[in-house]
Amino acid sequence: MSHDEHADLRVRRTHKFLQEAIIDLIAEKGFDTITVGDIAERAMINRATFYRHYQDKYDLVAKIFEDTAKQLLENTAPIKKDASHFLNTEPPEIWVQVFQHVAEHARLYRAMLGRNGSPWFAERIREQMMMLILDRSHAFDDQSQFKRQIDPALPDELPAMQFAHVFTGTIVWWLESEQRYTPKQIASWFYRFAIFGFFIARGYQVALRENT
Amino acid sequence: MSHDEHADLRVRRTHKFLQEAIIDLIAEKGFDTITVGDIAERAMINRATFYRHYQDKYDLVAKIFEDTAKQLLENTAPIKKDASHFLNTEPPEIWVQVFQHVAEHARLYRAMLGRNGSPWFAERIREQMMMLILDRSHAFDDQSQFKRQIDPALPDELPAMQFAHVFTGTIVWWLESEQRYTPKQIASWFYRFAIFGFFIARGYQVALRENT
DNA sequence: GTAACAATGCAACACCTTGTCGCAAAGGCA
DNA sequence: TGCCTTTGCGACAAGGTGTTGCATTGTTAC
Repeated sequence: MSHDEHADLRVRRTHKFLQEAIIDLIAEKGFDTITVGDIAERAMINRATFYRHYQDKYDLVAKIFEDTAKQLLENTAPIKKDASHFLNTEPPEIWVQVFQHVAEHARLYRAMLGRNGSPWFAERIREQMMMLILDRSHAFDDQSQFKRQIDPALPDELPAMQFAHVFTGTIVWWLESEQRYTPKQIASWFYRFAIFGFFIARGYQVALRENT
Repeated sequence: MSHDEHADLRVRRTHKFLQEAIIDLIAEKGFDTITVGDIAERAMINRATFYRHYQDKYDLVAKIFEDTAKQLLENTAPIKKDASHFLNTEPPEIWVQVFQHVAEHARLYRAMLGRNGSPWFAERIREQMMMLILDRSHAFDDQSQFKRQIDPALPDELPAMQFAHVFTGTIVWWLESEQRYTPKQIASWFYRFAIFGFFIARGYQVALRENT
């Protein structure tokens, strides 16, 4: 599946039609009311042919996700080792690229993450996000000059998971809001909420600025 | 359905058995693989009887949620009009009560919000949460003495939605981690992340404390 | 306690979805 | 062009859905 480029033209066509069909249908009727027959009909592919390529509709969606995620990793900038950029008001470039990627695959993400979507899809995204965050936050801790009050009972995963939920939540809201904000705008709003919540949850000390 | 107390004893019993059965089954097999036959069998209720009370399994879960939510609203403390408590390190009492409520219905929430759950259930919870938050944050803005830089393009709903996602995300994590933490502990961790993220997203100015 | 009646059990139904065949036709590849 | 893979087609059993009529049970109200 992942080497579609070298596959038979007919196979590539079948995959493409089935993938487009299910994304359409999820958006229209919701993931769990879709039948394999629906997908085949919409894709104008015989139902038996569907089963020659995918186990079921879950498998189809999983394959779409893998392809898309791979594409994202190939197209985003490498992670900066330097952590000094963490607390800027402007989000690091990688986040803008991530939201750009989401915009390019808006139909997929809107379908799979929305009210009609499937929870394990969001779960997989969050898993990826958690790994990214945990890795980077440790780097930050090491070189940070800020005051931190460590809560030994607090598991590392919790703030990372909360961060990941803000991420998927922001995407859902963005894609379902009729008004269109730019990826950069959304990345900025996302980042402000998530990064400060994250660091404060991890014990970094802050003060609100009072009016003078 | 909502006046179960005054209903026929047999009806109350049927409702109870069906509700317990589906919660068990969601946790075991996942919401979308459950059949009405499964539920009826587990509840030791005839399948036809199921259809005399609920349209389908979605309807059943919706009713459970309504009952539970009503129960929560009846049992939690009224909202304080005073907003001064907002930025304490300790979460307001209402949040502890909310997490206590979640703990009491752990089986339901774990089943419906987890990997096997259904996305519109989480969605409904977030809707309730958003309303609560939007209402209270306006009160805070009015009496706050802190410096705020308003971004006119930022919709009110976004930070509220992000807050709500942290809420459901925290619950999921908590319930899937075998509940090793007390409601008060979780409420505190939740609150630190969500409330600061929220206010910073809304433009309140903040500074990290540097090491001296 | 008993009578009235509301709820349940049971069996059967038509219809739909799933996953899998074998065979024939069509289409890409070299 | 000819080989070989892929697709279309029709059919199949198995299982889920939602509904029905009738007999039986259990509850409530008197």
